[in-house]
Amino acid sequence: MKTTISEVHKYVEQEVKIGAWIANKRSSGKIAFLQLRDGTGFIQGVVVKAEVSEELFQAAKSVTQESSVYVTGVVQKDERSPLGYELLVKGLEILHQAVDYPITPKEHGTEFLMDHRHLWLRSRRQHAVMKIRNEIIRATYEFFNDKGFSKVDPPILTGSAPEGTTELFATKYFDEDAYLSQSGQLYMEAAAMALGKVFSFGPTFRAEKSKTRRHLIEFWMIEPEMAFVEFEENLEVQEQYVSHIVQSVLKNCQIELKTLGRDTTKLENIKAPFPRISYDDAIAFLNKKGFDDIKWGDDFGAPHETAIAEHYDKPVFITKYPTSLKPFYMQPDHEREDVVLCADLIAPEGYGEIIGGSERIHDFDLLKTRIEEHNLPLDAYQWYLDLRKYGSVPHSGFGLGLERTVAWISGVEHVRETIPFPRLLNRLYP
RNA sequence: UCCGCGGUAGCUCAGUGGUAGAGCAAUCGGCUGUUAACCGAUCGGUCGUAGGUUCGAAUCCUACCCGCGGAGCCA
Repeated sequence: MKTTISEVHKYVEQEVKIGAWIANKRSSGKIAFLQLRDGTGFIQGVVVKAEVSEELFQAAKSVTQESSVYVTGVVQKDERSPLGYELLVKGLEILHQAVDYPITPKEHGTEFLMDHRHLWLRSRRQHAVMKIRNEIIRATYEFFNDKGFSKVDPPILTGSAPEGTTELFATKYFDEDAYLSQSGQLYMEAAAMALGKVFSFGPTFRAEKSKTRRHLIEFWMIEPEMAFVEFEENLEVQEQYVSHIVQSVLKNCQIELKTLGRDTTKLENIKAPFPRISYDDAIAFLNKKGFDDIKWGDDFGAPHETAIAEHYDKPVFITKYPTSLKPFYMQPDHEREDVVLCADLIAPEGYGEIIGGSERIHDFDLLKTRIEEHNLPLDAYQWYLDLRKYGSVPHSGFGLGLERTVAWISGVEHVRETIPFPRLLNRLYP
């Protein structure tokens, strides 16, 4: 019976055939252990010299790391295995013998691993992170589909820049200038006026010279946008959504979390509701904690964010930032003009901001004024202003950065391990 | 862009002016339960690049390139 490693539990004491690669190998004179991987998981194959032909035992001893094989064997329960099962090998067909695989089961530096990213992905740890990324994406579609959202795909090539051009990648669109999208939000607002509740999932590009463990040049965002949804309701969707993806990973990625050594007790209580702290209170909190380098009107730096997040054991919303710190489209607070109805969601354990969201301005005159105040070209925003001319409604949305979320839930240090082929400052290969 | 650290064998590193080193990997041999297996042997070098100081430079000086960590900005 041909099967996969993830399915072997169905075939205990039966003979199965699996297409696999040799992740590692240990052998002695009379027994050999093959660490097999097939993409669905890892299992150990045991080759006992006394029970197989001389040819098979020699093949098992000489097969090299990352060679591809068809292996047949009997599935056996074994408590020594992390998976709970082992394969007692009866046959081994070497499809391709690998020569000098560069990533050995030893320590390697970041540069070497990044240069071999196409091979590094095969490692147990990277495999686990990619499976968790996949689970978060799956749970995202599940959550929004269940809540009546439609997936809508905004363009990646855009004309005039939504929020200034310095951090945008410029390209040519035949004879015109074009830019790679750094957010689909404005288009999603248009889509929300057509479909009510929508979400997007796609790549975004920022030409920032950022070089920290939380930054990628190309990263993936989930951007929901909801008509007739106001500020506080927006936060409720966010906390339910984040709770759902954390609980889904806990439920469906036990082996992966164990492989990564993730402390899952820190994830188990990630359930809505999440705490909220206003920008005003956050500044006061920081000043009381001894930060004298920040005052009302300043944006938070990484150490400030971390200090606030450390005060809670769940993600925390920082709400109602000063208007001057935020983009032109955010709705001012109804009681006071100097703050907007926005919130950033800060992940625990120092992983930083994973969501930025707000209620959007729905008044035509105010939005037009804001575009002018920000010295943005009115003609480029004509279509966006149209949304406030024909049945304008209160609406809100947010953007979740996938890689930061994967890093937090997986417990990996750097976002470069959370995307298959990271684009970083000075890295466009492989 | 700024601050700090680094670049020596395929990999991870030691080597502060006098013959280029270790562990791992690879190759050969040994070993019946290994988990980065272990034991023995063999193989392995443009010391980031260019220039300079010196009888002599991996080591000291200058410039440049590349990487890592952090900051700013952001998701």
